[in-house]
Amino acid sequence: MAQFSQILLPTLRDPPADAEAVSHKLMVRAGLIRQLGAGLWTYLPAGWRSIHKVEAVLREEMEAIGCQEMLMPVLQPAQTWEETGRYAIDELFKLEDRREAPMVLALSHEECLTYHMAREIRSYRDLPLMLFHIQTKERDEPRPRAGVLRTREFTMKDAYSFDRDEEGLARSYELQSEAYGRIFDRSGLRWYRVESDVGMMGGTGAHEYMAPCAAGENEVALAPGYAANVEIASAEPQPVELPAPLAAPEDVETPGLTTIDEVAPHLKLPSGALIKALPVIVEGRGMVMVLIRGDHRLAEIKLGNALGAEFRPAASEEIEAEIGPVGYIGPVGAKVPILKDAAIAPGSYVTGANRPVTHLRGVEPGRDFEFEEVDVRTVEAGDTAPGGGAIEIETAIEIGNIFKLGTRYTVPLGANFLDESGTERPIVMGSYGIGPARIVAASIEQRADEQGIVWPASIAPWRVHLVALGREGDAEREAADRIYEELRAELGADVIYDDRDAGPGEKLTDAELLGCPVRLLVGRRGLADGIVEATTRADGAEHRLPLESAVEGTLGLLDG
RNA sequence: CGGGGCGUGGCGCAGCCUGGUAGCGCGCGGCCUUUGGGUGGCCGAGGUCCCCGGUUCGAAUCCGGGCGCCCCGACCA
Repeated sequence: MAQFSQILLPTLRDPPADAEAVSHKLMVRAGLIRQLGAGLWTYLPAGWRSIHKVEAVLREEMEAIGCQEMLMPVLQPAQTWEETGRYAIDELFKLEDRREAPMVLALSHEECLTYHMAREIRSYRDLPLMLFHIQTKERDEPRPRAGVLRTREFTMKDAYSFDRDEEGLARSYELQSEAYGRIFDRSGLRWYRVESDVGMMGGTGAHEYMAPCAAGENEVALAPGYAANVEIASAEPQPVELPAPLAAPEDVETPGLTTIDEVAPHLKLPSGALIKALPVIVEGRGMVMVLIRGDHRLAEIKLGNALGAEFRPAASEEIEAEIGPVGYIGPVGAKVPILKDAAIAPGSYVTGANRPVTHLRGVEPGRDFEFEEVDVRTVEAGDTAPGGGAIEIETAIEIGNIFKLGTRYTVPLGANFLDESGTERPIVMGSYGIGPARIVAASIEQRADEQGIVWPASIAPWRVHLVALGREGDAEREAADRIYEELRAELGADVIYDDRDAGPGEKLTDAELLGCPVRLLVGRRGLADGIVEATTRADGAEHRLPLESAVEGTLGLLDG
């Protein structure tokens, strides 16, 4: 039953004052969700219907590639998490049961499933295998935000593949990747698959699926044939005009000028003609000086990957002790290893002199200091991508990701199999996640207009929104009652019927807010002509459907 | 974790500075009106003013502590 007068569908004229993101405002206004606490949201019936629609797509596409559904607990013993080293993660909720045994709330299910596979898989004959479930995840996020976009509890479709070797993993990964493309296409999203960092999941390779929209928390670098998270993107920099070379570095007095933005204008040079020196303390290695072109920003994840170790910015006292006065440091004469970003082309630059109030001009990498070259800067719009195209940067929501985990979990948890020769080997694993709530939110972010949500038919809470003008007992209501019954016979629960004794403005405004793909309007005017008026939400096109074939006409609009 | 903001009927807000009867709009209930874009009128219900403590004859208002929520940054499988 979906008669507006009978169901819980609390639409609001105004969004909550603290909502910023479009999807946050509209999901609350349209009566899809309500908040319980920071990062904790209740799905009301309409919102839950959309989530279910997404889940149906996920199930179909997973099953289509031979990935089997199962279910694992959220509450888990801490043991396996200690064994994989993930017990230390701050986002992991930790608790004790009544016997004071350490427990966790799962933020992902690698540990649990690998634990089982360690016991169930014995032979190469048991492989490959792909499994998934749709289950609640708990993550103590430092900062939940934007409604349903970043929450502390959410459901996730997480799939896992188990293979005997890297080639097998590559096949499973490709199957999942293709399924992901179909899932996001069916969900009506504009999306990109981008190269990404492996992050806390660990492993040997990863991609993220990104839906561009204003509320996104990620930035993706895009060019024809190229797509990467800016955290790890690489590109050719835009050239910078450098001053004429000098025979040797010369001192320049720069009293009180310690930043690129202060020094560059003073010397009438572009900031790219300066070199920024960033001293960092590398775990187990001590201080290293990273050099970045003055107009560039450090990409911390790229640096971490280049170093292969944890690092932190050096403190002022450490810099003063090992190199020179803060604000005036540079590579020339510095007694620490130097990593030079590849975007610093050969030429003549300005750097700090490692002496008070002094910079050096005419510094040439190689001639005036030794270095190791790395790629650790953040790419910028206009840079040249590997394929030759110009980079554009877009903000995006991460709607899914796929990881080549390799043996990251199977080795610590002892998930092995015997190959044909009787040799015991670790299973090679992949994991593949999608957040249904983010698909819903991203769809709203990308498609909504001034009036409200614009659902694709695949994930709309209802595909048809039938509006009867007039009130109980009126002719239009009786006609609409009949159409509603016929539609239910065809579409089942996929039609909502606004049978309220409310004014036309209220009903039509709510229909636009809720954004179902097809709106049928039964009013006195249309009835006089023997028609109902159908409007498709996405393009606003109106169709006059003869009363006697209104249902057939509606089905036609849904197919088209 | 750093910075900023906010907590007053269901929602959005005013009142606080300068202490004394808690107010407005929307929504909600009843009656009437209206039914092709949130109609109009009359009547009415509904509030521990986030919590604890202090000052005071008296605290939504002043002081102290705490909690919660939002935004920016850091962080983010």
